Parts: sequence; structure tokens; C-alpha cells
Amino acid sequence: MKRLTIKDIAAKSGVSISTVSRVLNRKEEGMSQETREKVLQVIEELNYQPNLFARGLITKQSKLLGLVVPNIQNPFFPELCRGAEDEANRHQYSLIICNSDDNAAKEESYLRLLNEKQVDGILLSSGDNLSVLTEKQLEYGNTPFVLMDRGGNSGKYNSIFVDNEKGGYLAGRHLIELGHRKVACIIGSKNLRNSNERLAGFRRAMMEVGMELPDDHIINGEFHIEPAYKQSKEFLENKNVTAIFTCNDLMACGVYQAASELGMKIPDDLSIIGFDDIPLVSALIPKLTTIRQDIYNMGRRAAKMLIDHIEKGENDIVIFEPSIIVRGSTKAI
Amino acid sequence: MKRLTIKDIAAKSGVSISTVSRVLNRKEEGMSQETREKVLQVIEELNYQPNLFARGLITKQSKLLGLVVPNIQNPFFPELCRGAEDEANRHQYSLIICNSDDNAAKEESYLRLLNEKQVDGILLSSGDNLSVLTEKQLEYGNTPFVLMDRGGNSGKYNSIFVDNEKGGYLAGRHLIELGHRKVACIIGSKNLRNSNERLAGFRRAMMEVGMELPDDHIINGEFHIEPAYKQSKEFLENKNVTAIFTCNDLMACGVYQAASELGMKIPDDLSIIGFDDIPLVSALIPKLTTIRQDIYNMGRRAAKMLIDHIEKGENDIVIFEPSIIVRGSTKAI
DNA sequence: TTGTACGCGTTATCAC
DNA sequence: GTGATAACGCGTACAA
Repeated sequence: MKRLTIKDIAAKSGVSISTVSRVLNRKEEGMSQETREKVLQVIEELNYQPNLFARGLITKQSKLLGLVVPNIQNPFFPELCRGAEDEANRHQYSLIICNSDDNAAKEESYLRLLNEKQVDGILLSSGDNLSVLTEKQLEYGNTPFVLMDRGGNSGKYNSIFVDNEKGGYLAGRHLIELGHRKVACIIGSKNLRNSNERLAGFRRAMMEVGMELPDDHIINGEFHIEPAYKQSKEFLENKNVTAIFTCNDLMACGVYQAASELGMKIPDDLSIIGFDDIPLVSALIPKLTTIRQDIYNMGRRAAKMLIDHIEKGENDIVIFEPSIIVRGSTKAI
Repeated sequence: MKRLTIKDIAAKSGVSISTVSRVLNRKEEGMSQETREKVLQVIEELNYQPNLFARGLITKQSKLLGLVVPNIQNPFFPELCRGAEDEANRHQYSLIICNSDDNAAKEESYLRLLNEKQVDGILLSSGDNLSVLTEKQLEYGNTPFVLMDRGGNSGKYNSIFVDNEKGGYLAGRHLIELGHRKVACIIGSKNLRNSNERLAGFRRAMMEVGMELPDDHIINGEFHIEPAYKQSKEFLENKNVTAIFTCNDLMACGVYQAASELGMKIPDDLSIIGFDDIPLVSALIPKLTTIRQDIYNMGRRAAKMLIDHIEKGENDIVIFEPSIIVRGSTKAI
């Protein structure tokens, strides 16, 4: 069963292929309504689909976008991905998904692949700082791109991210207003900008009221459940705090585990506030108070930015506002 | 900056384009090592990437696979997706992601789109029973496909899924062995095959020991947290059971919430066993005992099946074995 | 062992 | 308003 070509349609409709091509590309100008209808009918009848290889050869457009994220298994990214997909789809683009595992070499190889596949643009959530390889590939490949969530705060490229400092500040204010004076912060890593900015905002809130955050109250949870669990358990066994701010929600889960094993009640013995508001948190008991990023809409906006850049040459840097969602894991002292 | 073509490479290497094409397509036979090296070097030097539009026009291959899932935000699917991507990537294929929202019309429209994009194959996790539209699109579109997890148990198409009945049986046996005699089951829906089979297996285990599962001990949780929470809370307020089997892990989260609000301790007052073993469950306290499906490897296998079908015409139906993972949410009575 | 020339299915340019 | 026809960049039969 051979695929139909524009020729077949032309033949069946009794017109030339140029005419068929015209109706296909909705060039409204100069065409009798009659022929248009006829051709359209034949197309419908035969269920003709234009060959995108042939079309792309000329237009150089694939209507494909690459989506490079560290790992779709991290609950943050499905939200982002879904937002991007919905928006892309609305503009007739499809998404090719690539998991980089936060591995620079893998990331670079995917960018190379996407470039080779002739995607029209790339949505990239890279490591904290773009690796040399990545940056090179991005610039050399000269495929339009937008940076999402990470790697984008240099102000150099089209990008979208949340105001992390403000988010951290919000978390700090909240705990302070609840009367907490002995607090700790579980960071993602010493070198990640997202993590550092959240911590900075958290500190700013504390400095405003003359509080200190001792260095040994800053714990590295590597942005994941397990390390956060281990580190926070050890910490809670030795130090006495009434509240913890975790730089993402995943790490809050780890703290829940630790607190549970140590017989500490949340929020009675320990208040916890997270960051991200991934859907997962509604499964925690009590539900997690957290700093919300509108991840889904960041995904949508990123896709929109990329498409606007591709189609209209626009450039933009968008910073989303975080907000605090108070649930059951924080309580006045 | 114009993209290089095979012609440029031919010119720079002082050979014809067919020679370049030969080295590109690794046709080892008949070629002097010398020219080969030279061409390869020029390709490397100029960083030439073949135009896939032109190539596809001839080979009719896009090296693109479509992945249609209900919703990547459901934690089951990122696992599946990741497995599929890893395997596809290993065979030089890329994945286009499509979320159907369990909406037959949307699904059909995506299948149509994928067909139009000339993907080489489709991985589909459809609704329970393939809709008429979907089936039509699948057959008419004549793009190879593999059914994953759902919609595939008719034995009619290449597909992969877990032995749901056995999984349910495993869950039942476990609770029985722990001494539970008053149990309930939270199903996904009355009409979903996956759900029904799990229930059937659960029942078989009970029948083996002469137990009954009254109709009013079968609760519809719609495979999601919220409805499971509401229904189970109402149920637990009125009925007296010592254990609950939820037909997926998400619903187990809902039961955790309900139990917590009713002051019931897990596993002391209530044992819970789930199904799927999605990563999320490690965040629950206590950790969830569940029936594990090897979702990641199902994804890989599905991609492998599809590629084997595309490249070698092989057909297959694969049934994965479920296994039980005992954690902290079940306890002997 | 290497080169020539045609065709893949479109769109775009230019006649008519 | 509509129709020829030349690209687009590659793979391949066939020729050399």
C-alpha cells in the first residue's frame, strides 16, 4: 500500500500539482472557490497526507522541537514536559524527548542529535552552568533554543526560571512569622545556583530580623530523598531545631522519613517547608507547606518563547514569581 | 551560515558524491581504505551532518518513534517513557511524546499526527479497550505499533503487559498469610481490564482459603489519590477491615490519608498493599508494600519489540511477571 | 574502485 | 487562476 502523493491528488482532481500545493498551503489569494473545494474533497476522500520529508527539504522546517531534561523520572520534569507539550502541540509542533541524566557528555550528544534531526528548536533544562561542550554545541549548531529552570540565569540566552531568591525569602518569612528561631536549611548542593539562591533568600529573611543561620545548620541533601533522609536524620539527632527549609520537595520527603523514625511529629515537633510544589507532596502526611513554582506553565511559556523566537525572531528572559502554599507541615511555635 | 551538503564534502575530498554517500552508509565492500579515511576526515573536519529530509525521502525512514501515553504526569508513565527512550536511543531512534489524556479523540488525532510525521513506529499505551477510532487509525495508518500496559490484552496485536491476575493473587496470598480475614479492595474502575484482572487474582487467593469478598468491600477509587481517599475514608468509617488491597499505588496514598485522619495506624490498625511500585511510594511512611511491575524494563522491552518489528518483521506478545515487594505497610494480625 | 545521472515528493518561480 | 518546471540533498542503479 503505497503512500499517496500530491500527484495522485492532482490527477484525481483534474488539476495540476501546483494547484494542489496551493490549497495545501492555504494560500487564499487567487483561487476559485470551486477548484479549492474539489481538491479539498479529494484530499479528504483519499485521506492524503503530505510527505514531510519532501516538504522539509524545501522549507527546512521539521515542526519538531527537542526537549532535553535531566531525567523525566524526577517528578519536577513531567510537569514541565507536559506544559511544553501542550503549548507546542497547539502550534503544530511535536516534542522529541531526551533525558540527559545531568551528564554533560550525554547532553551534548543529544543536542548534536537534535541538531542532526533538524529540529526547529530546543528546550533545554541543563545543568546549573552550561558545560563548555553544551554551550559550544548550542552555538555551533545554531538551532534556536530556550533554557528552562537551570543554566539560564546568566542573562545571556533566552530563558525562563523562577525567582529562587524570592522563594527562599518567602520560606524564611513564613517560618519567622510562625515564631521559629532555631531553623536549618537543606540545600541541594554547594555549587548549584538554584540552591544557592534559595538559601540566600532564606538568609535574607533571617537577617531582617537579626537571626543567624550557622554553617552547621546548612545540610547538603543533594536534591534527592535518600541523602536528605540520611543527612537530616543525623542532624536532627544532634541538633535542636524547630523548623527546616528544604530546597526542594523531594528532600522534604527524606526529612519526613527521618522525623518519623526519630519519633518527631510534623508539624508539632518540627515544621517543614519545601520548594517546588510537585504533585507528589499531596501524598505526604501531613501535606507539605511549600514554595510553589508554576512548573506546568513554565513549560508552556518556555515552549511559547521558543516558538515565538523561531517564527518571529523574538527574544526574552522570563522570571516566574514563586508563591507560598501553606498546608499542614508548618505550625506556629 | 548554510548547511553543508554532501556535495561540499565531495568537493573538498576530491571525490564524487556517491563515494561520500558510500562511506556515510558504511558500505564496507569495495572501497579503498585511503579514500574512505580521507572522506571521513573531511566530514569530521567540517562537522558535516547529512540532511535527514533528503535521506528520508529516499529511505522512507525517520528514525522517529511515537510514544503515546495517557499522561506523563501520572508517575507510572515517566518510568515507562524512560525505559522506552533508553532502548530507542540505543538503536538510533528518537521518541516523540504525546499525552492523550485518556481521551479517545485526542489519541486518535495524535496517531494521525504521528503517521503524518512519518514516524517509523508507535508505542501506545491506550485506554483499556482500543477505541474504534484508535483501532481504525492504527490499522489504516499502517505504521507499526506496540501496545503497552493497556489496550493490549486482546492477543491481536504486538503488545506488552504485566500478568495482572497473578499480581492480584500475590497481593491476596500475602494478606492471607499475614492472617487477615476481613479485607477490602480498592479497584480502579468497574470497566478497566487491568483493574478487573487484579481483583480477580485477589479473589482467587481468597477463594482458595474459603474467604469471601463481599460486593460492598469493593470500592471504586478511579485509580487516583483523591477519589481513593474519599471512598476509603467513608468505607473505613463504616466497615471494619484489617487490610486493604489497592489496585495501584496512587490509590494507596489516598488510603494513607484517610487512615491518618481517622487515627488509624498503618500497619498496626490497617495493612495496605498497593500495585505498581512507582518510585513515589518510597516517600510514604511507612513505606508501601506493593506488587511490583518492572515498569522501566517494560518500556525498554516495548521499544525493543517495536524496533525488532520494524527492522526484522518480528511479532510478539510479552507478559511480564509481577512480584511482591514487602515493606512496612503490611503486618501480621 | 569510483563517478554519472535519475528519482524521491514537495514548494517556489515563472510563464500562460 | 492555473500549470510547467527547477530546485531541495541524498541514495543507488548503472556505467566506466
